[in-house]
Amino acid sequence: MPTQVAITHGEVLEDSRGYLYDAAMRRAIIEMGGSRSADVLEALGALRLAAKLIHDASDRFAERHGLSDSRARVLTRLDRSPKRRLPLGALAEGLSVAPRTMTDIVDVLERDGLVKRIADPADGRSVLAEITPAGKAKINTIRRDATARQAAVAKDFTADQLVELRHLSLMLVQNLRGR
Amino acid sequence: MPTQVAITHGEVLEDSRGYLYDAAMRRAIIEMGGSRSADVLEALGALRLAAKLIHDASDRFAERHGLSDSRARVLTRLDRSPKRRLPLGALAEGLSVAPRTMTDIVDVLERDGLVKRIADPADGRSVLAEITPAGKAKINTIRRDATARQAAVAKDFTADQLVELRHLSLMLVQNLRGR
DNA sequence: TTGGCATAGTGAGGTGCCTCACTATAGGGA
DNA sequence: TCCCTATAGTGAGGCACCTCACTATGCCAA
Repeated sequence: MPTQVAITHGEVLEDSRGYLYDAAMRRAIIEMGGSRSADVLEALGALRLAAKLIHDASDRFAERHGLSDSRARVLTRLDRSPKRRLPLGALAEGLSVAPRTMTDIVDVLERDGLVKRIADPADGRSVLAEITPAGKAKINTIRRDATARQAAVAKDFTADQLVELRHLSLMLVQNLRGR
Repeated sequence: MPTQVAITHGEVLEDSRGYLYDAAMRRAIIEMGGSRSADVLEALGALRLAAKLIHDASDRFAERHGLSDSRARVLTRLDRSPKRRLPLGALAEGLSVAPRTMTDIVDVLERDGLVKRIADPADGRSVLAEITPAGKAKINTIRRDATARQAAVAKDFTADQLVELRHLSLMLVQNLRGR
């Protein structure tokens, strides 16, 4: 799942007011009349690029421990859950992926001995993923380091900027989920 | 490539200062001492969620025209390029994906008759993807609508908010690319 | 009680994404 | 000229992601 790729393109520059922009992206966005559309596309493009780089970095980190970003997230959720086990459907919802995808992720985790599938005594349709001792050991080994790395990515952000980034992102989430 | 999934979870709420936050995400992030780390994780989580929903929506839209988000982006770049053709490597860099991935994407586009691989007369190693008339027709049919849809996602954003979102995203990009 | 619908998970099949290994061509020295 | 290294693309293999179809179970209403 790693990515190292090293895309050299996409120079990030500063405009006259001190705001960053991506030169290649701006060039790529045809100047459509109002430029309002262009501003939106630039912002969304920047957000998507940031998300991809975050994902790549997270995957590369997890891969050094024999995990992937998704598998690490599943283990984290299981380890934090009271009974150390959750139905696949709940895990899928928590990671915002389709149920079928969680089947694939748990397949790999189970093959690697990090989780075990068990029947749900309360619902015959449901399958619970239960974290194994090996899974617990693995996730505890990397958790602290993983958190520190994530936090370091935003080391030059003020508290207000973090709030603003979250707020603007969730405005988009609302627009995309609503309606 | 579509996604309709309809994740119902992840309620987006407003805090006392009017800033949005995701209740489930906040609950999921263990209160680590300083809470600075928690704030970062919340912001990054929100950004990644927004990016995923944007991608899903884009894919679902493209799928209605027999494309995917990635394939539409490749066609757009080819159609905008002066000679209507670009080497696979340049396309990969433009989309921030590994070269191998572009081979896969062009395979599908070529199978569908939307691009054609041609030898690069100037470099025997290079392979150019050239958009076909069918590819041009396809991308021109959806371009205007696609732009409008993307723009609508941020319809309640002020111009300043768009700039701020771009700026904060690119700060992350710099941190992730630098070093 | 039983039929009918909703829900949980998986098999089949396909794209997007990656790494690693390999081929082939380019290009700069010695 | 001849290597030696760098670059461009692809084959092989593998995970993450999806839709669609199907099974099995749960559940409600008649």
